[in-house]
Amino acid sequence: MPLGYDRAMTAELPSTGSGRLPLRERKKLRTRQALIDTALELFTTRGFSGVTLDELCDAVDVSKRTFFRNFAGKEDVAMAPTQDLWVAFLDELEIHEPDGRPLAEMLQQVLFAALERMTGEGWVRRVLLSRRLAGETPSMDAHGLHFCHRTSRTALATLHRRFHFAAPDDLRPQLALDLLVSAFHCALDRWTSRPGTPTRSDLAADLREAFAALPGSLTLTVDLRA
Amino acid sequence: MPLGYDRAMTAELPSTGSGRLPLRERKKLRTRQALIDTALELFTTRGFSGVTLDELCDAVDVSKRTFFRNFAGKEDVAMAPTQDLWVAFLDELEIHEPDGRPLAEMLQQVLFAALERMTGEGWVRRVLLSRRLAGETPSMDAHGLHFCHRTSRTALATLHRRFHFAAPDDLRPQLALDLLVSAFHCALDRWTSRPGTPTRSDLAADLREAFAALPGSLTLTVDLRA
DNA sequence: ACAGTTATGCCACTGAGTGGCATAAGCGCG
DNA sequence: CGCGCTTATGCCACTCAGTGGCATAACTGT
Repeated sequence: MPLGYDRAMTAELPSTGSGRLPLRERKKLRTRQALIDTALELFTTRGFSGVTLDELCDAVDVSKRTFFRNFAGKEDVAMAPTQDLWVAFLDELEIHEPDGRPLAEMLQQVLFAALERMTGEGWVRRVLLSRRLAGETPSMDAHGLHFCHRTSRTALATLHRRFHFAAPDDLRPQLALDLLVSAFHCALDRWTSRPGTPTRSDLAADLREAFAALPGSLTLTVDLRA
Repeated sequence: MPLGYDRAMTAELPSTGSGRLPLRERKKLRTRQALIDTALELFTTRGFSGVTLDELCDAVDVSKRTFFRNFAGKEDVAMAPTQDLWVAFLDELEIHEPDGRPLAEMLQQVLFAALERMTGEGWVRRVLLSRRLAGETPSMDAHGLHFCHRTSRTALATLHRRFHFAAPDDLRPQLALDLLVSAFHCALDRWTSRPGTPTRSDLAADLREAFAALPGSLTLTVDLRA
């Protein structure tokens, strides 16, 4: 039973009746959460490359071997908050009922629904720390980009499984997903650089704004500077 | 003077009168090119992780230290062909004259112009090898994604420097660039999985098709499967 | 030919990530 | 309650990517 658990979010776990899960699972989730929070804290104060995995594992009182059973790599632990959102997105996509509106709008709705699910008040803070770190850590940014890319591929498979498309090799569904991801990143960047401590509804507002800007991005015209 | 240069592309360098460059520069470019081609060959036959940098450097008869003066990392050397295209894209963007058509179309034109510049007949083969490797090597894919992302940021700065926008924080230029990149990747994926040995004009065709699909990606509607 | 610049080679080192195996913690069952 | 069964964890040794310092060799201009 590792130390450092005290501060390290016993608070977040009971989010939705975790009393159901067996003790072993709960412990696993606790270590995972402790690693995420300690990592975000250490990386934020001393920089991503200023903290070794050994130090992180020491701080959480866990062996490096255990770390790698929970995360794929050093970047992974710091990107976990955003990844949680996309996992929820995939989940929502499975159960969402279409209403005749364009696919792009449906995907936006699904993303909003996923955002609604991120209930813990700790999530907003974690995403903020995570994104600010990613802004100054190329390898983290690359890792996040790749994760989004893989997620959109998975989502594409879900779309093809659940919905009907005229042509199986139509590029438009894939492009619609990429557009969603692009707008999401634009919104996230803007949200992250807001002064003070932005809230979840701020993020929703930035998202709406980015989605609204999408159609214009194909028609916008420009002139040379005078 | 490293060995392995014989097969290793004295052919590509004189592409545009490299007689102008000083000897030292030519040698540097030769080593660089030799590293790229040998890397693509070794990675293709034995897999990305099946080849150590030491082996690669041995094959090209170069010290590991020299490798890292030419490339930022192991993934970098294998993604060089695609990166060359984007460097040309940025260059074309600097000199392109707008003609009143939408920004998105202009960017597509600029990308086509960059593609025209990839003259060496070796380029097509290299991109093909590189992309097929990226398809089965997550870390390469992540690296490529990140490079495109950074490039689009640079391009955004160029746009703001050269052209006039109503609002300085307008999201649409950024989104237009992301759309371009998404369509490019769609086209590249399709081109890469063509049977046989696809040509440069095949790639141009796939690009046109992907660009044409962009507008529809926002309006496409879907139904549940019967 | 000489002096200045710059790429290269060599060497030692840190730190990420992996595999194997013993141990202990949670779990189900009699 | 105590017993095996499953599974997470810890420990150890190892490979390999990537870095820094410093001496040397290779080009450059005069």
